Amino acid sequence: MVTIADVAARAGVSTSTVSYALSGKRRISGPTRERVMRAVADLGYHPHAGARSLASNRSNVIAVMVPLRPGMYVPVIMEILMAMTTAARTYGEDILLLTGDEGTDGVRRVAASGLADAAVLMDVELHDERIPILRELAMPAVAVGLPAEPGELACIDLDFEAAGALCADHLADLGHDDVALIGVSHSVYRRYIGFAARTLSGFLSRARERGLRATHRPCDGTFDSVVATLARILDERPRTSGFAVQNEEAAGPLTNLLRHCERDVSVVAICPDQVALGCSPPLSSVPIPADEMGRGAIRLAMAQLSGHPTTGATLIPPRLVVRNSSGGRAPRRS
Amino acid sequence: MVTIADVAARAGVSTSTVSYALSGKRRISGPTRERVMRAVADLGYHPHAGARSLASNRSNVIAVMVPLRPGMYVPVIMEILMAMTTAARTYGEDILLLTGDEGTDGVRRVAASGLADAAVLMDVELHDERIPILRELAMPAVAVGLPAEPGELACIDLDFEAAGALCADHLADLGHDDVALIGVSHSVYRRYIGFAARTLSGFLSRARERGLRATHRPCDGTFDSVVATLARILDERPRTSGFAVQNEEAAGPLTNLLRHCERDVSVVAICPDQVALGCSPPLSSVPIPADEMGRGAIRLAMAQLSGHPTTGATLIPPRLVVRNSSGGRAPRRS
DNA sequence: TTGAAAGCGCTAACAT
DNA sequence: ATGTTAGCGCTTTCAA
Repeated sequence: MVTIADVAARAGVSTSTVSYALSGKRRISGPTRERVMRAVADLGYHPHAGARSLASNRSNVIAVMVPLRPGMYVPVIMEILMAMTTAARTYGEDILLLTGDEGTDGVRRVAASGLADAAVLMDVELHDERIPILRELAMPAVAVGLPAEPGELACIDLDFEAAGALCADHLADLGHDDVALIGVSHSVYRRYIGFAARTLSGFLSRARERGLRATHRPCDGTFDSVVATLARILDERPRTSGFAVQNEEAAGPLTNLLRHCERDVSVVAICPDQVALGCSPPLSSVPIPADEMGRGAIRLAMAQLSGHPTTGATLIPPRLVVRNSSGGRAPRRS
Repeated sequence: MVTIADVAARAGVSTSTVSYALSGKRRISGPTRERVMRAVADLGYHPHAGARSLASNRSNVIAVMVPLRPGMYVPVIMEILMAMTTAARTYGEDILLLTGDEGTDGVRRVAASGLADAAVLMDVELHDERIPILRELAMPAVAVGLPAEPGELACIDLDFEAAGALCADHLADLGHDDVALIGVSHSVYRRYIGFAARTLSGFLSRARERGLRATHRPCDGTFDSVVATLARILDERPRTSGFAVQNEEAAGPLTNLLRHCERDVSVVAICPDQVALGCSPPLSSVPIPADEMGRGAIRLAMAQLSGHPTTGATLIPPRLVVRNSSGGRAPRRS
């Protein structure tokens, strides 16, 4: 194994000079720096992670806990996770993966063992059991999603309330008087995951402000469930012509069902671009900014590690992308 | 921070006794062991990961590289990843996540820095550039998926060739004479990912053995693409009545299209249970054993770390689960 | 069955 | 601007 001593010997300097040249924590003269870097490259030196963490009390690892609760749309979780991993590397950090089934012990363990020096929690619930632990450990932490009472805890999420309002506005602008929000499954609403409720609240209040008649139905992802949900909405409110859908599984089937509809119908989805583009016609949508959420979470974590924390909720403003599914006479083929 | 010295002091023993009591590498008398464990619990001791890795040359971390290539079905990747993470914990190991964009350097880096002591590569291609690096680094490694020439490299995957054959057999048993395999997108076949080609080969040769007329079409996941693919098959071979589908995105749309079909049609899918069950009717299928693949990959890695390696390909035998989509007169509602 | 102590490779405080 | 060196907390060899 190549050690810092090998590098020092080859560069004709002391080990501390090598250390400082690499960390930049001390000014090193140009020529010396150069010789060190050459030696590093020639020998293919990589500092030993364990030794570094022991000496510096920093592991350069961020733990990410992914509980993967049922009803979540996995590709988005994965995209956020990958965005975090890539973003972390730009800070010289790596990502350690924790599952939900280790529970709160997982966070405790990586904190106490110095395996990680910050934690990111995904899929946080309104009253998440992991959050009190975080405060108790006093470890830098970031939540992806909003708990009921963020307090000092750094959180990041799409502003789903604004997203719901944006959808209501869009449908109102198109002239629809009766609108409906087709949401996620009942179990997700019940599990006290904030985003579904926030979207609903934003959608309903903006619809009311705009003078629309609005309704709402939860929906499983299955084809049969979409059929039933749609039938029920059209049965109860036959004049419904504007649809917002926040359910990745339901978007495709819903679009296909509405294509056979003779009336002027608009659909706007809150979903990843990939889903909106996979429908036929491509759906107008408020995209889930997975990349931005991942990068943002790491930025918030790094800020805490460098002593300049941003506390409380960071809400990403929603954007509306108009495609072919909305326009007063739609959906239809492009 | 609680150190091993604190534990030793409280238990009234030496630090080495604590170390041995915890690692089990030396026989410790019952009473002593007990006192140590009590002290550990009382103090909430967690060994410092960096110190341990420095002293023992083992990080207890397995690096998993997830390139996330386009066309892959993300939920399966995620399920394998989570299964690995859970399985790793049963060996006292953690999972470090690497993305594809760090390329081969990522593996080199974690190996050289002692950050991880084994690597798992997901989404391996037939001629994967990461594989030569592995041999050169002589680091324990496992591939999920089969490269063209496994050699000594430990690999694990579903036996897709057998899965394809199983589908052909099933359709033949049901009495279909003209069968078609609807596969993944053209780009995936071209990118030299083995599983698609292996399924195809298994399907076609078994179909031939059984005296069936068989055809094959790649397909994107989009609704429009499914429509076009199906139309083309039925145009070229109007008597086609048995369908195998290896494309998670296409299974739902395909099923819906075939429901309107008056003829006796059967569908069997190679896909995760979640997809098969989300269709209407639920599809007969050969499930992707994501959990088994994840657990198996970790088992193979641990075997190498403990000096009892299994080299070469480990192929998981496929199972056929018969549901409502196949039976000579299907698909129809249950 | 247990203890003492020498490192593992690095960082950072203290020197020069 | 650079060098010297004392640990960081643990594992493991050598002794008893």
